[in-house]
Amino acid sequence: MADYARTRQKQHDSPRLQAVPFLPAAGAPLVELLSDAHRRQLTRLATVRIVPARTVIYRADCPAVSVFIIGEGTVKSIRDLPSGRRRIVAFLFAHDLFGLAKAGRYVNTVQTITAARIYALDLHMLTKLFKRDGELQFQFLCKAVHALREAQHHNIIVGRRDAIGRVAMLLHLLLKQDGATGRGYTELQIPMTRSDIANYLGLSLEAVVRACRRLELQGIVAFPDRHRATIIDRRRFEALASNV
Amino acid sequence: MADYARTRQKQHDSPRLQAVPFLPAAGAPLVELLSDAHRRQLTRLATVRIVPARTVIYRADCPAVSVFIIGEGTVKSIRDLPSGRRRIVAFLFAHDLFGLAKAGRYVNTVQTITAARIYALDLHMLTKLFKRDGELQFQFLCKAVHALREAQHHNIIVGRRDAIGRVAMLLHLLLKQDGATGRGYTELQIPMTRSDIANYLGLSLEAVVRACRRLELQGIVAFPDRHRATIIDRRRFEALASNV
DNA sequence: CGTCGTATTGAGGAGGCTCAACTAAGGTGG
DNA sequence: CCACCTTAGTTGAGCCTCCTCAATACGACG
Repeated sequence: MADYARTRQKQHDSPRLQAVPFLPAAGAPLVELLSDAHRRQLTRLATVRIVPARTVIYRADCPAVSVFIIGEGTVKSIRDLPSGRRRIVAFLFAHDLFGLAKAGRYVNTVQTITAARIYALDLHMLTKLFKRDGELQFQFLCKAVHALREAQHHNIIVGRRDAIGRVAMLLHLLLKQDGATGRGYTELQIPMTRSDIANYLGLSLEAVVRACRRLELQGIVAFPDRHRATIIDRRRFEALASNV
Repeated sequence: MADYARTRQKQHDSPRLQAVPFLPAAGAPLVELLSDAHRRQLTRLATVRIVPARTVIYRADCPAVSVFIIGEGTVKSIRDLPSGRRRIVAFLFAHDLFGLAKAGRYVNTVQTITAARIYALDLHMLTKLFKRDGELQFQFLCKAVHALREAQHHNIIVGRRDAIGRVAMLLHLLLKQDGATGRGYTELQIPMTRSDIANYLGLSLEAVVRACRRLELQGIVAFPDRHRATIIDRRRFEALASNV
């Protein structure tokens, strides 16, 4: 019992990376990529930042000095467009990786949605470590490929024409993130605003609101407040979220 | 001169990987990631496949045994949806990488658009090599991250509401791939069908056709035949393709 | 208790999708 | 070499959904 608690504590205090790896893992689809030794190693070269909601971690086009791993919290990766509009390229959660630069500069702007604990890893030290430790680098490669698959899935979502289906798919995403099932119903947190959701799904704010409304009227999902949802009819919800 | 020809020949016969790396490279944004030594090494464990157009390289959910690098040609990565529709997740060109598996299985179906020369790298041998050669693995990490950025850019494209802008962005993509400028006009090849373009852009086939028509009527782009385009008014074209 | 950012609801209009008919091109067999 | 067939592309008409604009409600915070 004491051992268990200590392990939890350790995990809490050092970076983790989760992904579905290349090769099949026994049972669980999503696994922890980093070994205890790797976590200790990364902890040594990491700076921990505890930041409130709405904090900008970095801006697009700024010189990249660190790569980041989320310990806790939700952040958004934003691309500002020449027209003044902005698109949310990805929502990122605990054990996700971000800050992978292009030609020495960040490509997106990243901002926290909730309060967050973020590990900043010095880019130069990390790449040096990669050259020495192929095993560690391989885990980052797995995570990058995982992120690529997520981006492709995002493409599928945005490719849908119906607003209600897109919103359902976003809720499905959040469900995978933290789904708490109790008494047959499944409850989930919606950390981001409706406006964020619209920017992520390629919809207008109003379209998102109306889609939520319809989900509620049809008895599929309930929204007790703006940042929570309850899946009422799981079967119809899955049908909406998976059938494209 | 002879030396130059020999180098060309060697490059022609061994796999290459192109991307914008993390760190800034002098001048060129897109660089060759693999050294001569790495190319020789990969050639040793590669099987070269010369395949005609419309060849399926692998199907989704099949056990993954190889990772692939395109030597020459264009291929498409397809996701089949439960509804029977299909979305093209990515177009891939020479020096691109594909076949990165998820839990031991391929996630998309990949099919050639043109005749192609493809290098198949045994997955197990490659991962073993990665553990030994951190430098080589780092180049694959760069390429994976590059692919992630491309996928995010695809998201931006699909997020646009107007058909004409989306088509312009696709042409811009093809332009980067092989743009031949002569006499002020820029000509480019369109290897894929209109239907492929529609599936990639999240439009209907008809919408793509009409967008091409309007580009032509407005004097921005000419389509001498279905697989070629000429940029007539570069300024307005860029405005369409970049301004979202 | 006012104020600002976020959310909600309504009315009107534009753009893309669907359906349908038709044309063009490429490939095959006689 | 040509007729035929199949696939890809083109064009038109009508419907449907989502976007835009505008007005209002909510909720957190000072």
